[in-house]
Amino acid sequence: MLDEIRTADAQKNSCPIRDVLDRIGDQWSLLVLATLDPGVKRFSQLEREIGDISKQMLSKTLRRLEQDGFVAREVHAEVPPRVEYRLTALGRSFLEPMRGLIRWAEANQAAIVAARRGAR
Amino acid sequence: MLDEIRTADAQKNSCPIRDVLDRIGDQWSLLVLATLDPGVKRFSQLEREIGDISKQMLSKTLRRLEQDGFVAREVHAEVPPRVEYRLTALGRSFLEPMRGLIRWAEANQAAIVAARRGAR
DNA sequence: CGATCTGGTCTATGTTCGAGACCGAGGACA
DNA sequence: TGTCCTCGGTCTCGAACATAGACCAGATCG
Repeated sequence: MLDEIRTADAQKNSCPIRDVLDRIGDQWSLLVLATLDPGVKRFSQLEREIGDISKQMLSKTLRRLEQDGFVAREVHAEVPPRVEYRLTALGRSFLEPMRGLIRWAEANQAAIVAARRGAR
Repeated sequence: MLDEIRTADAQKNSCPIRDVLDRIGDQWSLLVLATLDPGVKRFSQLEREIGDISKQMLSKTLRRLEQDGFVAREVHAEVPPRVEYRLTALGRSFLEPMRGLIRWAEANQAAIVAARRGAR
């Protein structure tokens, strides 16, 4: 299965994993998805909860996640404006396998830190 | 579990997931790990198989993966030089939860592409 | 002597990112 | 009437980072 990542035609196009991970593997996407997991959130709420993300990147990240069908965006025509974001079914289903990775990260962070410390 | 990603102290430090994903979630790390999955590989072999990675990034990525204990590097003092890379136990164990994500990517790429096409 | 091999590094150029200024519509306040 | 505030962004600027490609060392082959 892993070999699909590295086959010849995997380069550039039509490799699902590279494609998906290029969207998801950036600094912020996963964080935004996880923050949306509990439920609907507004823009500024995401900004506050994530804390160290810039408006620009939050905006860009949300836009891409929306484009790829992970989140839904709902604008309420009020003043001041209110924009709500929520996970789609696709977004929620994505977090499922992610939990396995998160469990691994929790279990193995110590080992990584140790390796990092050990390798001088 | 996901909430660990977004708790207050998750910001900046001591969040295993953010920490791990910062190493792994870049453009190349996962790709290198997957390419090393079948067994030992030399530098130029990785370069060829991945195809669109630059020497510089391959070098840098390998160095970081080595530092974090995912891969082992073995230099043979010959001319021309021969340097071999292989997964460590940690590296191999990491690919385990990754397979879940890869399966998801394969199963859902169509949906993503559709969403991307649909959202104009 | 000159070419060739490997595993990188160096440099010049282009892309991306974060910080923070700015914006527009309407309501609250004076 | 005028001024300020809110929210969800966008714009600009300088800094950081990625890419392509030239270059290197040191032994061996012809």
